Amino acid sequence: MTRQERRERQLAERRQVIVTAARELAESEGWESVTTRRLADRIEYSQPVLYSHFEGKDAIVTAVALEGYSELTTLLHAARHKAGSPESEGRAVATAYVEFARANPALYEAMFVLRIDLRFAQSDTPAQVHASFVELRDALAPLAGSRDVDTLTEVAWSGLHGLTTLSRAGRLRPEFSDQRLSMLVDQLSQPRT
Amino acid sequence: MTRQERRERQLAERRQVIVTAARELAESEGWESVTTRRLADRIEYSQPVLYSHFEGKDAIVTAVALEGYSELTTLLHAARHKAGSPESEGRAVATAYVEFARANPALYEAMFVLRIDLRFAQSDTPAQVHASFVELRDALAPLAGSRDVDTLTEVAWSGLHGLTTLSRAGRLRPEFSDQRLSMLVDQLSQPRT
DNA sequence: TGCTATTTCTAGCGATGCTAATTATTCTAG
DNA sequence: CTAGAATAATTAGCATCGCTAGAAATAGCA
Repeated sequence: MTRQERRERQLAERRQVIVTAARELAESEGWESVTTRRLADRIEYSQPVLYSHFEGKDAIVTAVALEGYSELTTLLHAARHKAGSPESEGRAVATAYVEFARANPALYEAMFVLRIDLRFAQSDTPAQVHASFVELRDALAPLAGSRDVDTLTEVAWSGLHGLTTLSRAGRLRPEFSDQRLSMLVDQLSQPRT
Repeated sequence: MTRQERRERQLAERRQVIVTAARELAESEGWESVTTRRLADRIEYSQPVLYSHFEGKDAIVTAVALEGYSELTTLLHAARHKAGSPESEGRAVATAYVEFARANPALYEAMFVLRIDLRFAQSDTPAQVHASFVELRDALAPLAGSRDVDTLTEVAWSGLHGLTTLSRAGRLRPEFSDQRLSMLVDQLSQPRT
C-alpha cells in the first residue's frame, strides 16, 4: 500500500500549499484579493482542484486561522517562559499577543474577524483554539487572586482583542498604543480583594 | 425656489429610506443579504437610483454606521444621567454599551467591523463618532484618578468592544457575560495610585 | 402644446464562488 | 507491452455580485 500512502502524502502536501498560498496572498494584498482564481493560479492548478481539498473558500480561510492559533499558542508559551516573575508574565504574554496581531494582520483577521465557524468554550472547539486559551490562562492564573481564572482570562482576551481591532480600524490614537497596553495590564493585574 | 426646495427634501427623504431599508434588511437577514438589487427592490426603485444618492454600497453601510453612532451617543448619555453616583455611572454606561450591541448586531457590525472609512481620534473623524467617544469619556472621567482620561477611555472602549465581538463570534462562554462585564468595570474603576 | 432638461430604467460588463461535463492521466489486467 | 477501467484535472459555464453606459420616460418651461 505504499502506492496509496505516497498519494495521500502528496495530497496533504498540496493541501498545505493551498493554505500557505492563501495566507501569503492575504498577508501581502489583503483577503479581498484572495479569490479562488488567483489562488488556483498561484498553486499552478485549476480552480476545481481547490474544491477537492476544501469544501469551499471559507474552509480555506478556516484552515489558515487554525494555523494561526497554533502559532499564537507557541508564541504565548515562549513569552511566558522567558518572563521571570508572575507579574512580568502577564505583561510579556499581553505584549506577545498584540505584536503577533500586528505582525500578521491578515492571519489575525482570519482567526477573529472573518468567519464564525469556530466556537470557543464549547465541546466542538478545535484543539488549536483551545490551546491558545489555555496558554493565556496559565499566564494569568498566578495573578487571579480570588477572581475566577476563566473569567479573568476571557476579560483579558477581550481587552487585547479590542485594542487590536479598534487600533487597526483607526479608532484609537496610534502613538498611545503602549500606554493603553500598560494600563490594561496594570488594571487587570490588581486582584480584587 | 420652493420648487427646488421640495425636490431637495424629497431626495433627502429617499436617501433616508435607503439607509433605513439597508439597516432593516441587514438586521433581519445579515449584511451578506444586503445586495444592491435587493435594496433597490425594497425601496421600489431600480438599482442605479442608489448610486445617485451614494457613491457605492460602502457609502450606504457607512451611512448606517453613522446613524448607529448617533443612537449610541444618545443611549450612553441617558444611561449616565440616570445613574446616581460616579461609580454607578461607569457600570451603567458599560451595560448600555453591550446591550446596544446585543440589540442591534448588524448595526454594530457596520459601526465597528465592516468598513474602515472612519477614523477616530483624528481631525477627519465624523462628529457622530467623536460624540460617542466623548460621552464615554465623560462617564469615566470621575473614575480616572491620576490616570489619563483619554487613555482610560480607549482602554475601556476596547474592553467593551472585545467582549462584544468575541462573544458574538462564540469565543466566550455565553452564560458568563454578566460576570465578565462586572469584572471589567470593577478592574477599570480602581484608580492606580 | 412642443421643446428641453432631468430623472429613471433597461441592459450589460467584468468579476466572484462554485460545478457539470469533458479531456487527460494513471493504474490494472491480460 | 498494450488495451480498458478508474482516477485526476481541465475547460466551460451558471448564477450572482457591484457598478455603469445608453435608452426611455417624466417633468419643467416657453
